[in-house]
Amino acid sequence: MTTVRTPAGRPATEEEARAVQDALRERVVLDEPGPPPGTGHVTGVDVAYDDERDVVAAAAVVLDASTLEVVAEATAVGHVSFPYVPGLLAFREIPAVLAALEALPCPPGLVVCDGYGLAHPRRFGLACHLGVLTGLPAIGVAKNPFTFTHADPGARRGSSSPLLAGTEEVGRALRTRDGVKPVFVSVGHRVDLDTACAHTLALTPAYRLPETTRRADALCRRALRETPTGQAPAAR
DNA sequence: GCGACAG
DNA sequence: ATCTTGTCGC
Repeated sequence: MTTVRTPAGRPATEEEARAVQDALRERVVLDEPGPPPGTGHVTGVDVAYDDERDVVAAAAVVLDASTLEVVAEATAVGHVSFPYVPGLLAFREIPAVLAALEALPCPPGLVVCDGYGLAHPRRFGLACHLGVLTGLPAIGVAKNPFTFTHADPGARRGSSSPLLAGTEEVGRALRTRDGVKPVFVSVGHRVDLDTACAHTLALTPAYRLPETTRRADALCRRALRETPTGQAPAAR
């Protein structure tokens, strides 16, 4: 019989992945307020895929939190390590994201993820997972409400309403532009919900989505385009 | 059992 | 996520 080795912490099945989430969930820190908005570094991370070529490209873009100017950026290219399964997104994104973060020449500060943190079936979404693995403060800002419910926030930028899992507030639907669909903010690690929303507003002076995710999205797409077929080491 | 479902 | 042109508007 053959023994297939999987890198440490890399589950091979959905069942294993859920078990990993249940174990790591206990390491999430929720009693810290988090870094004050407008200070230090804020880093956006995102991933782009080409399942046909089995290539995944991640990007990490560090911004100065007060000016939103780009301070540093890094990318990592690898192979798709897990299929997309609702609730298990982190296993598909994290290997490449970790590699990109490690390639940065400076501390990331607060990490802003494109997805959820506590707003997750087992309260352990991408932002929690990344936060626990790196020890960095992290939040999730998603474009869709996933399976959660929410009342429509007021029409003005800054309005919000609870994102609910039954009666439990797992995040917030936050309006970042007047009259535009809200984004869905949730806590990842070492940041409280009010601070997470304040950061999200500080990062959206002009568009619905945070500058961090906009920059990271553009960068990982470019990295994917510029990766020749048959060349994708890193992010193992 | 069936459908929904972050990216 | 990704497949995809033009088009309306500031």
